[in-house]
Amino acid sequence: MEITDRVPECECHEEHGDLIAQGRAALPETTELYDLSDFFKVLGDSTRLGILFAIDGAPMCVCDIAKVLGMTKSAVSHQLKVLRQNRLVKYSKVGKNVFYELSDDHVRDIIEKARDHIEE
Amino acid sequence: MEITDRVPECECHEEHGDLIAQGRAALPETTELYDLSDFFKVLGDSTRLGILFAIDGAPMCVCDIAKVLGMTKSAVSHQLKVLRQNRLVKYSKVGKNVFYELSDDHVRDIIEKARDHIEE
DNA sequence: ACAACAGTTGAACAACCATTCAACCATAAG
DNA sequence: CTTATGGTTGAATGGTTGTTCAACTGTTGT
Repeated sequence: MEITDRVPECECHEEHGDLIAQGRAALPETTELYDLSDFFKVLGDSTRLGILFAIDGAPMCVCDIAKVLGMTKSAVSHQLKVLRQNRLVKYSKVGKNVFYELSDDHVRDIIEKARDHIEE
Repeated sequence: MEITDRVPECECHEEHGDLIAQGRAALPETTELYDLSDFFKVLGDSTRLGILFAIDGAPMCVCDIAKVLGMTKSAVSHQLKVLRQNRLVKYSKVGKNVFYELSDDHVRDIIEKARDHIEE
């Protein structure tokens, strides 16, 4: 289903047909829009961002991440699952430990750019 | 209050003191972490992203945005308020209409970078 | 002054989400 | 085999959030 199929239509009368056509053309496909918002949604949580900052530089096991953030292993593990499912982190098992690291530099760039933006 | 003051401590025994210190050093200040996650939270909604794409290129009134997205004026206005409060859009009144536009190009860059990332 | 319309707002409701808790699996050591 | 530890998971819970609905403000035109 396309976004523009959703009910109900706006009831305004003034017509800016060309503007509306232009706006519609600028919209990405519905699935891409959802993928994009899902991606930002993952970054929109301080715990998950904290994890990404913590493991930036060196891989870390769940327990150490929990210590760094002052949270329980469980809470961290739940958020790591979200990061895993969205391919923002990758992991490797070493004995009883599981070490997590950033899956690529792309994410680092985006966070850094956003950080610049925040500081105005 | 700092994030690392939160209860409870992780109960693990293995010690990676240097790694933990390094991870802690990589963490931004708590307030910056929250500002950053708030920023991403704003982008983490398909309606708000849709609005940003729609008004990219040319300013648009609320009614036209609603038509483009197939939503009510009310729903759009609520989300425009969020975008306003986070300074992602600015507006100007012209008669009965209120035209919204992107407040700066920074946001456009971040969204574009994320879009590249999504497409792998 | 009045009616019509663009836009905003607050309350209400439902859907979603992060943390906690307890139970569980896997590996390592005694 | 048994125990201890690192990590995962599912259900429950409390908080957050997006949309709807109705009422409201402000501007335009008659």
